[in-house]
Amino acid sequence: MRAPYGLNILDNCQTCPFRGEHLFCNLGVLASQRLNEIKSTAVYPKGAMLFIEGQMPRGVFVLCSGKVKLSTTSREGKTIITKISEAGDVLGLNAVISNRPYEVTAEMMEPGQANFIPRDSLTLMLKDFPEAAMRMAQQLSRNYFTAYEEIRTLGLAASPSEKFAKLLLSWSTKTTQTDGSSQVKLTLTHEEIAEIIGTTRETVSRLFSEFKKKQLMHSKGATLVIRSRLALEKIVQS
Amino acid sequence: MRAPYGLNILDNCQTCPFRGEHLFCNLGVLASQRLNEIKSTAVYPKGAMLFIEGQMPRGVFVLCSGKVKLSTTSREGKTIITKISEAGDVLGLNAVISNRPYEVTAEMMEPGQANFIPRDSLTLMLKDFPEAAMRMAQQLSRNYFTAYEEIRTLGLAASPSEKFAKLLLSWSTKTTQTDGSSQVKLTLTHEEIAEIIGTTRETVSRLFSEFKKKQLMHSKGATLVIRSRLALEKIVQS
DNA sequence: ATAAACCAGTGATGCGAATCACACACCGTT
DNA sequence: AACGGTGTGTGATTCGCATCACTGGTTTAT
Repeated sequence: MRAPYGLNILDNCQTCPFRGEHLFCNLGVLASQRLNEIKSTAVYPKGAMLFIEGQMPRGVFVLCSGKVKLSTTSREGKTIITKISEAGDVLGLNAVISNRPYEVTAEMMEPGQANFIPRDSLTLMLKDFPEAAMRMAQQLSRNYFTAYEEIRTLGLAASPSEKFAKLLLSWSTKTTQTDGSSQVKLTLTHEEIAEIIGTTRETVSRLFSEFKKKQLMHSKGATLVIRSRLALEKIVQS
Repeated sequence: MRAPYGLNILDNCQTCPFRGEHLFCNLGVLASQRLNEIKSTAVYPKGAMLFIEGQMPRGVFVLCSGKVKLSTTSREGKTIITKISEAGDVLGLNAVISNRPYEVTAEMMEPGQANFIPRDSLTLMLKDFPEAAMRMAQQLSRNYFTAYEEIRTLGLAASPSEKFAKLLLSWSTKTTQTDGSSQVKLTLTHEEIAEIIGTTRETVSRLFSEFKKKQLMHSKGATLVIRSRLALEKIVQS
């Protein structure tokens, strides 16, 4: 049995599939060693909250396995999902660096494992290892771009259809077949999709019907087949 | 006559009103010196573009005086303004750090001055001065939070009224009087306000009428008086 | 001084999506 | 098998705001 990703990242960069791309990959020997000393690993059940919006930052989490839902909620209870994080992602970094409350809630969508690095240990480490600081700046700027994409989607994409098409496209990028179609395993409920694209559950339901009728996609069970990226791209205009 | 802010930031931290808060304040002597060597100052007329969305990053701009409009445009020409930058702000940092194209267009809204720091010089400097790198990470994370606020506003605030109220509040924070009211000089057109809150010019016009009728604010010429923050806060729900 | 641009206000109209209100399918429980 | 719980499909209705179409005011240009 293969060790989960996040562990590799910290324990052994040789087999880490994200080599160089992620925060703690390919650091010097000393830095890696230090990282191993300050991290602590834990397993979380489905539904566990790694941290909650508004809490003061305790540290960062490096996700090893499982998926994490990042969301914010308004006073009246409206919720938006800003991102679904996967193995290798670093969670809570912005809050730690600027020492402001976590800006989102991070909830495990399925059981999984994560490495925790306490705030103080991390800041000390960044002082001692400039290379790590630079790496972190790049991670931050990547986070920023993700957020920026979100802004474009919310601000520029007019209709729910457009945002839905955009979402489907973002899913299909990972697994494109030779004929332009692609399969995705759908792990989200309509409700959750609605919270991602900023609309209602009912509208998402109707979008599914509509897109199926237009032959843009079809689904059997949890498996979702996206017919043609091209057709979807025509719908997206932002 | 007083020197404009941004110049102080670089030339003389003693008189800089943003001491410690901004990217290049309170660095060591050597770092400040280096900064002075690699920066170059220029004056820009109204309407000048510091950089344009999609261009590869040439460097960062530190704004000395004047206001800068940051915006993105979709393929069909819909535009959103993501931020109005003022003296002391650092523009283009994210693009430079991650070496991706500028994600926004930066346009001078009024004549002003800015210091330019080329990409290469900056990255070299960050290698040589770890303190500067850390400072920059914090700036990046501040940028991130700004972007995040934007997401909350766009995603959670339902109606244009709500977003408009939120905008007014953000303006009034700067200049609050004893009685809870505050004066702001309005430098934006209705069209531009519409592009900030993601609605149409006409709707903004109507919002002005509505808010005036409800005694939330009134305006004479370019001077805008916000009656009561409290009343506005009741409208805002996110 | 007189266009030519640009900006602001306001009515009439129509569409899209939120809302409300069900019915139904699918799960693991007891 | 009968049961709540949770997710899904779909109609009918309402309402907000984008859109279109003007008018009048204000600034800039030549």
